[in-house]
Amino acid sequence: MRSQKANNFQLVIGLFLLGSGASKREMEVLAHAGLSISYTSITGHVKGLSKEGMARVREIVKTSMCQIVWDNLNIAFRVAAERLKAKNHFDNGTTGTVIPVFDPETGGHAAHGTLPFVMKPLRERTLPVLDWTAEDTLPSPQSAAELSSSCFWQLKRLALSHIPGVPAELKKQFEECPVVDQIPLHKSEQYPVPAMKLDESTLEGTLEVYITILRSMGLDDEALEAHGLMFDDGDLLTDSLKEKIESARRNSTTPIAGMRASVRRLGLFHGEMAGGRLTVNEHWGKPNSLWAGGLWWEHNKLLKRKPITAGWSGKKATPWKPAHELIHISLPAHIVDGFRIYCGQESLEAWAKTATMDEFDRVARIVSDKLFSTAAVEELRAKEASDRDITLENSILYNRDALFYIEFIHAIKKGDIGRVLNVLSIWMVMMRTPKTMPRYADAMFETLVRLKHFPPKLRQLFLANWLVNLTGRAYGFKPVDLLQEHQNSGRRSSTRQGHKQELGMARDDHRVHIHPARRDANRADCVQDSCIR
DNA sequence: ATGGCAAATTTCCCACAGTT
DNA sequence: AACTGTGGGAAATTTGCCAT
Repeated sequence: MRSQKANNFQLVIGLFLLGSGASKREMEVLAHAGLSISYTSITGHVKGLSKEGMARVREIVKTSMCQIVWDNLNIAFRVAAERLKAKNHFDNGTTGTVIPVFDPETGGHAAHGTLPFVMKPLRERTLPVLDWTAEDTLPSPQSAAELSSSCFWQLKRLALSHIPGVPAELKKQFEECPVVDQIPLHKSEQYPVPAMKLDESTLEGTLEVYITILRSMGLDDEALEAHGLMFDDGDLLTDSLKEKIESARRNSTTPIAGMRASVRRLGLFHGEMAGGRLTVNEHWGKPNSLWAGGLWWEHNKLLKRKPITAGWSGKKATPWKPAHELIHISLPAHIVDGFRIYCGQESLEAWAKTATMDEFDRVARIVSDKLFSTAAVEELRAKEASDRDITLENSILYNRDALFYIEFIHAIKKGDIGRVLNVLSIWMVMMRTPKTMPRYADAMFETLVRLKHFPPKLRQLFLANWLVNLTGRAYGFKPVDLLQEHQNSGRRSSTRQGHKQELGMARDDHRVHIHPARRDANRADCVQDSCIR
């Protein structure tokens, strides 16, 4: 009844089992029941798929332009009873992804050789030379105007979706955010490269990773030169390591070893995290301070969340995820309250039920001017010291800054890279603050200045491929470096004992890690056994 | 009915952490 | 102290399909 050949269904189940960390014996039981193919076949298929994927990459890179991204992957292996040869340890490796470059002009892949090496100026000095003028140190008037109008739109968007009683009709009338530089909707392809047991966190490691990825793409020096420039995203550390290699090997004549093809690009997910930390740290406030910060640390307590340490003086970096959520919860509340104050009626809900779009716009403008603008703060600060309301000033500054963050996140999802740039250019100034931020300020400044001097085609492709869209749906864009992080979390969760081989990592010992879910399942097995007996 | 072939499955081993 | 279970991989065996 069961067929060894017509086993598509069983194959899918088998791949699912492997992906969700089922144990070998579980897979075998299901294989015997006819629900899955055997364990050996599953691993065989995975290898086959991986081979197929790499073969496809090698094909594509011959005709299309590709970009690469890689990220460090650490998996913790825990041992309950440590022995001489069995310790708790981390396995450090690096995973990477190849992505064909999207060309907005054609709507398809950018052709191989579109960006010849000559488009990237030769490195002539040890230190990077940036051709900048005073006007590069501030956002341009146009950029500032665009940012203001986007932020005003965000304010209205949040108000519409959070104020109780807003009629559905009014929500429908609300138009999309003004477009600055939208990446056309498209579906990005991605091809993972085999995991490397290499640590990318050193100069040597970065170079090794780079060379390994290019080799697995089937590129040698000649082929790379024919391919032309290649974007590679990374965090600040990776970026600075690549920059150092470019400097140290500036006289190298071989494209791969001299990193001639590399066009460094600061990963926007890392920019997002820096921006979130910037906002929360700056407005966190101090417990028992005379003046509360705009983002009261008490908000976190109010929400009954796990206490976090934030603020510039913290020993550890502010955890990004809770910070991100906190802004998304707290800012809409500030906005709703702003409308409550300025709607001119006793009940905000009653006002909202009858408000027209014009009326809504009118109040939004007042809220924005009074509670979300630098001008409002300056007006308050001009008062006599005794009349000043520092708490209100702090709240307004928080409102303004948090809106930048919301705008950044929204622009990324939308795929409007022009709006992303506008936030970057204001953050470039704002991040000139304590701790690790000045390095982000520098990186953003460098990126913006480099972009300005790129040849038009290089600039266009750089921007249009800074974000990817795996689903091809509206609001489905995400930063390239986030894609890589997501890949890693997938690998981490499907990692089991012995599975290090699949990550391409050396198998130095057996039996080191049990997936938490597995442990529970095993326990459940035991209970069942004793019941049968 | 048979052989050839490839795919799928089964069997076996490793060797020690983990459990009772 | 006795016993169990672990994933990968090689080798052996079985199964399924096709052509003759």
